Amino acid sequence: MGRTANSDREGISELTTGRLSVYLRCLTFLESQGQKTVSSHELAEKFHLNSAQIRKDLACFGEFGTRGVGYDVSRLRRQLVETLGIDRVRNAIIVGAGNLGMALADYAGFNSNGFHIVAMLDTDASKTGKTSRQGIPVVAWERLGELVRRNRVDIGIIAVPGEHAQHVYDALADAGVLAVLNFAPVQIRLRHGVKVKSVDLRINLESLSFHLKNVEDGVIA
Amino acid sequence: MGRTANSDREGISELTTGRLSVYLRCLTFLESQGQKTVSSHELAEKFHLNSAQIRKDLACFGEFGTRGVGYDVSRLRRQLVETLGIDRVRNAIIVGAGNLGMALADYAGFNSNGFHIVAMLDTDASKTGKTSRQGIPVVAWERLGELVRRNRVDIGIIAVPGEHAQHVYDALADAGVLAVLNFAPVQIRLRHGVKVKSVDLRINLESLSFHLKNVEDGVIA
DNA sequence: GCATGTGAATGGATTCACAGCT
DNA sequence: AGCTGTGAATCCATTCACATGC
Repeated sequence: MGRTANSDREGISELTTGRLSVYLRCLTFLESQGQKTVSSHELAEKFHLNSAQIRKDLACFGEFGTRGVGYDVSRLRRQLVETLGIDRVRNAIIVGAGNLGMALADYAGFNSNGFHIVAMLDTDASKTGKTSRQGIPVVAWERLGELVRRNRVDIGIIAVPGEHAQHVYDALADAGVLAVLNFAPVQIRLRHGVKVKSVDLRINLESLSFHLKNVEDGVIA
Repeated sequence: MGRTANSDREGISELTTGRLSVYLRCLTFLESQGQKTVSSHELAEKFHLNSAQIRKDLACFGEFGTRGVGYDVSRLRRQLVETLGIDRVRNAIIVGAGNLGMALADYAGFNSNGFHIVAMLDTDASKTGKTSRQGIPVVAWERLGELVRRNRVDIGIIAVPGEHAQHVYDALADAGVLAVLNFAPVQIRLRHGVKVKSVDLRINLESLSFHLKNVEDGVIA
């Protein structure tokens, strides 16, 4: 079934949206360089992708290209910004003000272009009242509900040890958060309507280890 | 083509090895609980997976199960540890001693069960000589080659801003590092024999944003 | 002519369903 | 009977190839 503009948006895979993010970044760069127009082939070369895939990805949301010419850089960029829903600022909170939480709070990509970290939450009273280097405050865990309501927070970021992750997720869901980025290495039991995306740092290291082992064993040239 | 034990290891996808890591974690837990045996159905329930997939994943490396019974928890765990190549310690260095580098250096999953962070490297002289809270030292960038040689480092972790990532990758490759975990949001131009795995934190947030937008627009219930 | 947009073909990964072992 | 291991079937993503339009 051919996918037409604006229909069937839920059928779009995460693989596709991930690539849209990558294209967006590239277009932002090209725009800053003053480039007016770009073809799917040109984009395909920059990443190691197939040009047809790029065209298909972009065609999901309408026809933005001009045959014989390519895509208008600025227009396509604006379109992707809108498609990804980052044409307005989304507020997020981080749960866990340990090393990882602190690092994420000050991570440039989390505090620009559509995202804003409102605060970190922690149960450790010795941490509350302090701020990250960039000035993101650490707030008592009990204030979760209030914070979410007052700041229209719709993203929660879990940066606590694995054993507390499920509890934090449930509390975030209760507070009204609709999307969660989970850094704890556990499988979260989902609530209806509260999306989770997990980033498992350890798995990536183990994957490299697997590769190294194969190199050492001579399985790979 | 049916895959048989120990043959064709390079043909195993990252999706599979990622799941192996997840199984391993589960088995470690089950072993600590004293459970002796586990079936593919039981594992399938814990994560939201299909039991046939689990059996297929495990069968890539040999026949570890017993028909009518299931898998021996301890034996399978040891097998996965060996398969993933974490039955010995791999040394890693982190390039970039900013917020992210510091957080990763002290991240529990990076300093246990097969991995050891030797040091962080940074060009900023005001950072060198210091250590993370857990005591991982920050060392001058110029000492890269020496450090890699002396400590048999085979994993490099890139935690520098995007504009320096390619340069860092090339330097790591020159120094003899064989596998790189990249946190910079850029497409790395690969060198032969030096594997990269990229973790793009920003893309994950944008993916959640896309989901939120669709919820708001009523595309999803 | 040139590059998009898209059906058709391919290639992989997942799931089904059952033969085979304990 | 129960559960693994696996060919066959299905599903999904990627790539090809070309009709379409600038």
